[in-house]
Amino acid sequence: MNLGHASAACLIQPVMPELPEVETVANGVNARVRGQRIERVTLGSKPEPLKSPAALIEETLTGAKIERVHRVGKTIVMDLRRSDGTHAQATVHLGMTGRLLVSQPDVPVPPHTHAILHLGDGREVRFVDPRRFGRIGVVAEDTKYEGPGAEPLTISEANFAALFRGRKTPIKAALLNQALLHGVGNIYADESLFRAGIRPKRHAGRLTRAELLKLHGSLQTVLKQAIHLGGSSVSDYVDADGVRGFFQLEHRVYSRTGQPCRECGEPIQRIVVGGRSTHFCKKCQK
DNA sequence: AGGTTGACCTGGACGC
DNA sequence: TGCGTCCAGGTCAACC
Repeated sequence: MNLGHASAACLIQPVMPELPEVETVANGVNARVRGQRIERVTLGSKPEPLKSPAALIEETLTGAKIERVHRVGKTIVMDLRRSDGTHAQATVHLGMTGRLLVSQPDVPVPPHTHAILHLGDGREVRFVDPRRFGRIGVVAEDTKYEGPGAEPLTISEANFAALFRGRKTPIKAALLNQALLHGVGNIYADESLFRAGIRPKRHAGRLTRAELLKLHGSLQTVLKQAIHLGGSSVSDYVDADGVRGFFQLEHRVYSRTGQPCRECGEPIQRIVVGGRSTHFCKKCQK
């Protein structure tokens, strides 16, 4: 594998950042920029994917010190300390194709770069997003970004089960609903349902207690496994021009339409649930 | 109000 | 070769 000539095409390779990928990115950026001061901010000229007014973003970030970078749901959060001593936060959502790169200034700026944070030591944090589904914003002074829903990695079994009580929507759609759980996307929804043996179209409110507990466990297991393995590739994706793939989860069902189930050999089915492609094994999932 | 659908956006895959 | 079409999906707005 040749890392020395990571091309722009490689950079744009679709990766679908969900919770584990976002956590990996946040940890990697944190390790590299924590403690740095943002000297200035460059935002692109076109209508950029901003969640807050450009002027507010510039004003909030300029001169601020990055105290910590972490993840909330699928959002990367930068804890900032401003020069006047107040606290603020920047939020970066990667959308579908977003990247947050820490680069030396002499590395060519990739296409579709929408924001650059110029750090005190000369390096740059670059927000790159070809498909423009990502968003960058700031959180009002002294309020903490908490995201829309519950944190899937730490939610208790009881609270998890309570999320779906009385819901008529398919369990797959409920898992994707960020107001309930934030951070679960299409891949991990399919993979956790497979591991729990539950069909994606089952009504969320009709799942048995035992099934919900199994789903709780399988979701946390698959997310933690992905984070664990993703962590090992941190050094690859933020380096200068380099963007290699994240850890590729060994998918059991996702994107395996027609291929034999790894458990029973039955061909994996593809259907559409909640407007999203959905993959499952009709023999292993009831 | 819960649930569902489609728009947004662009690169890549695929078919002819 | 090149063009057209479709697909991917997180989130939000609009609608039922």
